[in-house]
Amino acid sequence: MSPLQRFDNLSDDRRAAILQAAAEEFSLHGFDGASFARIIERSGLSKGAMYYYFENKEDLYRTVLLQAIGPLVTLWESVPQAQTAAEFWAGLADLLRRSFRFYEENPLAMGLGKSLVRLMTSGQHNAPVAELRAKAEQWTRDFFRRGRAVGALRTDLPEELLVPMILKMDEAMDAWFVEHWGEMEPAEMERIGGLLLDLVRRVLEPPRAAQEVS
Amino acid sequence: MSPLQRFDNLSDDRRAAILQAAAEEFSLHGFDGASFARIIERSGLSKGAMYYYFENKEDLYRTVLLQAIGPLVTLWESVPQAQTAAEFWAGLADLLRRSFRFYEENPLAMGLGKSLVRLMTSGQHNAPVAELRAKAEQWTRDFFRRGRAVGALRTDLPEELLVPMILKMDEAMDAWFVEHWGEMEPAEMERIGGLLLDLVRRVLEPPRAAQEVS
Amino acid sequence: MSPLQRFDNLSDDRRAAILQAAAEEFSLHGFDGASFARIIERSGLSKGAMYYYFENKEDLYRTVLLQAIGPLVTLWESVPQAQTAAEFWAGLADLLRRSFRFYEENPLAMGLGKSLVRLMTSGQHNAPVAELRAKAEQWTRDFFRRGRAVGALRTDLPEELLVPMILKMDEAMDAWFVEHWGEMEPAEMERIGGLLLDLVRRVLEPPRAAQEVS
Amino acid sequence: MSPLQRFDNLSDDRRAAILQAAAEEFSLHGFDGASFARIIERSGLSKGAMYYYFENKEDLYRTVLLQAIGPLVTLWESVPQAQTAAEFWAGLADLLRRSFRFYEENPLAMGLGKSLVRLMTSGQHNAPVAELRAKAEQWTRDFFRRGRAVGALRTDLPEELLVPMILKMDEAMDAWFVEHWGEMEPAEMERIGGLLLDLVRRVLEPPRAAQEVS
DNA sequence: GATGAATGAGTGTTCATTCAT
DNA sequence: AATGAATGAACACTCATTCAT
Repeated sequence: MSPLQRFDNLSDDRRAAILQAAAEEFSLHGFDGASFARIIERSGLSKGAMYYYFENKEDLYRTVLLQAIGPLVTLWESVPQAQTAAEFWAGLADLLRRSFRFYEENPLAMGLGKSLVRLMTSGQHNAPVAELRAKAEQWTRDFFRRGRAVGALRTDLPEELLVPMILKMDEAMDAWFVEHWGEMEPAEMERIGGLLLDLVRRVLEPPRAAQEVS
Repeated sequence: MSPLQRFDNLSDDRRAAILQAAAEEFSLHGFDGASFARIIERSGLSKGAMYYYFENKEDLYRTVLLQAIGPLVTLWESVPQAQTAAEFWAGLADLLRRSFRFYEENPLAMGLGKSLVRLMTSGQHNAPVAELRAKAEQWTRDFFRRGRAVGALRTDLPEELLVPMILKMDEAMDAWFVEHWGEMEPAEMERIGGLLLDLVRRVLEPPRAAQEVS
Repeated sequence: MSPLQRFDNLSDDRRAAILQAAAEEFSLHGFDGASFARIIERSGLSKGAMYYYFENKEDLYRTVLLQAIGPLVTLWESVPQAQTAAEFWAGLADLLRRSFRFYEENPLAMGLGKSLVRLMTSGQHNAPVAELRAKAEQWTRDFFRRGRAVGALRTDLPEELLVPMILKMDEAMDAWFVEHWGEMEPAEMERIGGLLLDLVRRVLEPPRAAQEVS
Repeated sequence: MSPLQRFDNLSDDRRAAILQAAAEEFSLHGFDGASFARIIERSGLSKGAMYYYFENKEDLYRTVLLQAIGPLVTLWESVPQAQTAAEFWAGLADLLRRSFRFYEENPLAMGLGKSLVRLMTSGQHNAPVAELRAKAEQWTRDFFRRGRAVGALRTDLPEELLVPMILKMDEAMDAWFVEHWGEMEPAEMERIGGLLLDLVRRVLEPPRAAQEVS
């Protein structure tokens, strides 16, 4: 039986404890900085047990990440195929709104997501997320292809530049939301959410508008 | 004599070796992940010698960072006070163009800059760049105040959200430039540089344009 | 499981080896001067193993100290409450006699005890024996209060002067005993023991006698 | 020219700076714990210079110690030869009184003295004070021989036991004086000084008195 | 299924001392 | 007479991982 299958057989309590401890540690220190020993201790498992359920630190990271990010991936994959630019933007707006809500309800997911972005952009060889990265890139490529097909996305800047930029912008937004969502009224949140979507749109849209403006 | 003064008295060869080794290590692994021992080894110095020139890992980081980023800081500080929105954007365009060029000519600086941003946004206490961060924030606040005074910047989104977003966008741009500048013709570079400035402008400008468009 | 519990589960051989090595090192060099690495090496454990059983150097010190001194503490705490000065001195005599015997049978304890006194009187902040010191001081204060209550102890010199002095005298006695107990006959030991108790008594008793003499 | 001779040729300023820095460091941390580098730094000399004036850390310690303790040694050596027990005790009283005063006026000397006692009683091989110890022991032996010759000192306890005990008692007294001399009136100081001398006397005198008392 | 004892290379940092200049 | 650059072993401590039971 593979470690991952074993993990599925764990009792809910234990699985939750592991997830919680790992998510906190990875969020706070990133993959490299996280201490496996500390996670093990906080999970309440024995060292041997942990290595029974996970091949190594990287395997734990991957598992926890998938567990936490999984619903989000599903979310993104559920975006309907747009037939017009308007539909595309409406879909994206919906997606972003639901993403924000997901982060609100799953605070651990956000820290993990940030740790992943940090890891992906760190340029290290042997980064322990190769296949995850591949999957993410594949999805993004598809998403962009669709957007371009319906004329929603600009084509004058390379995709390899725009995608990281959107991710980074998303990171900044998320970080800000995490910091401030406690102190804001729903209406204000809604307003800012709308503006942020608009920001993304300004970056990704063909540059007609900007030229008119300048 | 202070360690920093000692560093200035080093032979060019050695100083370059240290800078090179440190910049590579910090770029690749960030401050926390970097191994001082590895830097020492790669520099060709003995352990004791390194600690003769630098008080500790943090001191080395600060020194190397300032050495590499210093000219850039000067660049930013040299931006003239804008009296109109047009002047403001022209100044920023000039600034970005010269920043790109600086990174082109000082490849080590970019990795270090990224490590700094990572460190600043990591939320760690006692991050070893307190005063640098303070300076940067002060400069940014002043820059924004100016922009707002001449009506160039939007006021419907909080500064604490916009500033990190711009920094992150900048990070993405820089990373892309590092990856691709070898393979592009100057004209193409110039074109993309212009578009990127436009991107920043779209994000920071008052949202008139977007409303018309949507 | 806490490190201390782990230590209890060790095989007798290993526990003895650790105790022996640590006691020797701490006796010879004091807490600060002792080399944890040297203790580890002499114990025959790996570095990791030692840190599995003890949190750090200080924890090892505390553990070894308590292990070695513990019975002695019990001894002191078992002294019956005196109702008269005569009873007080008889109790103290008994205590000292049994202490000497304990040291005879536990040679390692003495060196450790001395290292503790050195540490306590070194005036360092954060000395790694805070709670032990607190306990010792509490006991001593109680002991003196009792002695004074039954009129056995002088009141013309402050307790903060007399207590360290007694401890230092005790140190000198112990050191001498360690050096010479091999070469002396029991009767002679007994005689000297009696004289030493008398010395303590002379220092602590109200000074009537001395005034008559001088 | 020997290092010691060189030291004598130093300017008063520098000699004082070295003495001050070294005395503070050795007082605070003892010989082993003291950092030669820290002393050098605080003295304002270069590393090379320090090693020009002193062979090594031990040599510095010996020199500083002699410099600071020297007057005290002279003091002890100036005690007149007693012809009767009464003269002996009077001399000792005078000696102690003047010693206290010396410590009052030379605060650095006390810390150094304590560091020496710590070192002497630490039982380390190769302790860097062999000849100083020899000298001290010689003087003490002579002093005791004299005391015994005039019938002032007890003979029922071995000298090797009594001498360390007196030294330790002295240590306790000194430590207490250091701590409290600021907050006491001269008359009270005098009273306690007298009692302390009496304490020493009770320990060293033939045990007639005690027997009468008990 | 699960434990926890054990490993040893690795971390950043301090040390007393040497020696070419 | 004096400098300060250089050394490398030693310091306490953490790490991810293995494996006999």
